[in-house]
Amino acid sequence: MLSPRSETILKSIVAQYIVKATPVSSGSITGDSELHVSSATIRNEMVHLEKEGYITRPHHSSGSVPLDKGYRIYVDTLDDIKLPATEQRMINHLFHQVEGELDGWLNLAATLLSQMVQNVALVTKPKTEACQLKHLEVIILQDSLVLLIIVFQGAKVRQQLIEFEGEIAQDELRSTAGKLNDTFTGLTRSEISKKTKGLSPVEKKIIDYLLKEMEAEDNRQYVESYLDGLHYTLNQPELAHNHGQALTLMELVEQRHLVKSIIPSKIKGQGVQVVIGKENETESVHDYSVVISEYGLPGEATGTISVVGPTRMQYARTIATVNYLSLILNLLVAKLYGKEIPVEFIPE
Amino acid sequence: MLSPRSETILKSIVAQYIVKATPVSSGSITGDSELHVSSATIRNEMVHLEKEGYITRPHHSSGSVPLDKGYRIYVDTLDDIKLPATEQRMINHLFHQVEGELDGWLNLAATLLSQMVQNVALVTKPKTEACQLKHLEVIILQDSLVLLIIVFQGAKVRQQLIEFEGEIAQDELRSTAGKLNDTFTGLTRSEISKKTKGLSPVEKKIIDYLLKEMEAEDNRQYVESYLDGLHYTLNQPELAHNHGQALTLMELVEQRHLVKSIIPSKIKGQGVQVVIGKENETESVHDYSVVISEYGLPGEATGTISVVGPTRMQYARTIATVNYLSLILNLLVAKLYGKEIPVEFIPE
DNA sequence: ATTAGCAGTCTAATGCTTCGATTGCTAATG
DNA sequence: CATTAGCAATCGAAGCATTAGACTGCTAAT
Repeated sequence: MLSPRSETILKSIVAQYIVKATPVSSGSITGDSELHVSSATIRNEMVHLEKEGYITRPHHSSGSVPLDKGYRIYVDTLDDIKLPATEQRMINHLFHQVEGELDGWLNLAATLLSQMVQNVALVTKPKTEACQLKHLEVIILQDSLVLLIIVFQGAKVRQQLIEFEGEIAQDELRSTAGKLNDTFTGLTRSEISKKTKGLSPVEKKIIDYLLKEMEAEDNRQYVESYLDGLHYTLNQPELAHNHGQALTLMELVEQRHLVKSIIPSKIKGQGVQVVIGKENETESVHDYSVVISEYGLPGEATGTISVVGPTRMQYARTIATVNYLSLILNLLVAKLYGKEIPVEFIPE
Repeated sequence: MLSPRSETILKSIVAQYIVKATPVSSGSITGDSELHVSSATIRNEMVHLEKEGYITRPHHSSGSVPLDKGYRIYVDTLDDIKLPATEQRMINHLFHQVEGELDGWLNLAATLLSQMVQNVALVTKPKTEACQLKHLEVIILQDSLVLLIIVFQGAKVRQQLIEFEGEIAQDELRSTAGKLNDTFTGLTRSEISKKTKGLSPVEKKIIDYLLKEMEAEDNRQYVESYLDGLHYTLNQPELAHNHGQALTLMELVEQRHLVKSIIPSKIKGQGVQVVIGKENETESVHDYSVVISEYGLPGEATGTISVVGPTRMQYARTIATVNYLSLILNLLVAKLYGKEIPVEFIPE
């Protein structure tokens, strides 16, 4: 529906606007591309692009600014670019330095990503469909206060204080823990709750806390996440000159709504997706674009890694970075869950 | 050095400026207080207050704005006010709902505090002089990958992935863990490192990781903290009209410098302290005031709870809130460390 | 010592003008 | 008939002047 030339011009407008953040004039397009036409011709095309809703004008006699529809074309026709090898190596190196801990990896991923693309980065922790108990441990802190430590499949550790009435013997607790481990290891919440008959009061109390934690774990919808780089996005001219918008973003973040708001209800398949402006389901992010990818073990334990920024963002670089980091996280999660890594997931 | 009347006027200026955030005119002071003097008299006093550095004027013919020195007088002569009983009850209720977990409590404290005083709240986790090992657990995740779980005194839990060369038997690990627990429970890092002779390679490897974690734990300077309420402070007129200042605050927060910047090198004794503007040691917080209190078990495990906001903040309410919440946290930490709670710490 | 009264000072708001950038349109061009 | 050169029209941004309003600073009276 868009002639090849119109499309070239549109892409040129978007590319320039992304860099300069000011309306793009017809004159500046002529020098730009391999098109050998005059600014007047560009102007003629521009009125067409405006009519069709790809671009708009801040006022009558000013240059053009891309609309969501224009960005969409730009993104869809973007060549897949790879992250430069030097940056890939830098990333690999940093991940090697952080020793075995999922928290550390995800934190690093968020910090690194936000720094590389100069926008907000959000990484959500991998989530399992129904978590399985891996191990359970009970430690006496004093008299009647004990610490319950729960380990789920995938090296997820939870802790919970339990207060008993009356003192508890260390020996009793140890044998209790042993028994519970033997009985329940490897099971999911529903499986455990079916086998609670015939337990002693102490065992019952512990299992109740366990079930409560497992329920919380199963129902947690992406709440555990790692976020960084707000100050980069607040530095973007869009927000620097619009305190209201900056504030909205802050509130989204601090009320933990961002996670729910930016993650599309259905992430389709593999690879990086881009959601532009009003394509977002939540109204408060209509001024932003989201570049997002799933990572982890499909069907088993998946998280998301994403970037949020003004619709005017460096899509090519952002997509490449999100993509590369999601591959790295694939490897790490696979290791955590003890799986072979399918070849197509390995970067390089 | 300040006549009683001057002081009354000064306090009146500060009180009004805190509410209205605009320069205070001589006329608006007259109606305000029990002083029965004309605006002209107020004006005469004002020139004196300005000469002495308590207040300033944005320009020649405008009202007065308090300086740090003025706020200092105001804060020092503030009557101790208590948090209303209804709010105390509300807080108690909320803390009762969060079940046994330090993380949850501290998070709640930060969120609640920021919401009540409409500024940034920062709570640092209690820190022990030298942490003691309480318990150690080793769990096989798969083949050669094991999860080391470390519990310190005070119910602090750490985890670490360890990769061995070649497979490890579950039985071997279990007996190893038992032995290590028997040998090292209750000891500090330096004590443990003295007793590492004669350990098997597997034990050695585990203890090495343990020591590394303990070192990290001991050297961690307040890095573990809970922060909330940035959007409240960004809403203050001071920052809303000064994007640069807002950005500085954001960067402080995201680069984790805030913690180091606002906590005075020496917190003197008990109770709430107020650090106003340029009294802060770090230059980047010279435009802010900090209301801070230590909590926990003095000499054993102490954290801090604080509020950061523009020098123009509601000191009375902020001090009362920080104070009350620090008392609550005292109780909770004491429980965690299994101590009797000295009577003076109990609120109400 | 206090105060009434008034001139002097400064900001914020408004309107006017100019400058420069860029388009929209028209008529010429190949 | 698509393209283009050329030029008038349009709009924002910046600068300047003017005005209204809010306070103060000062002086002289109480």
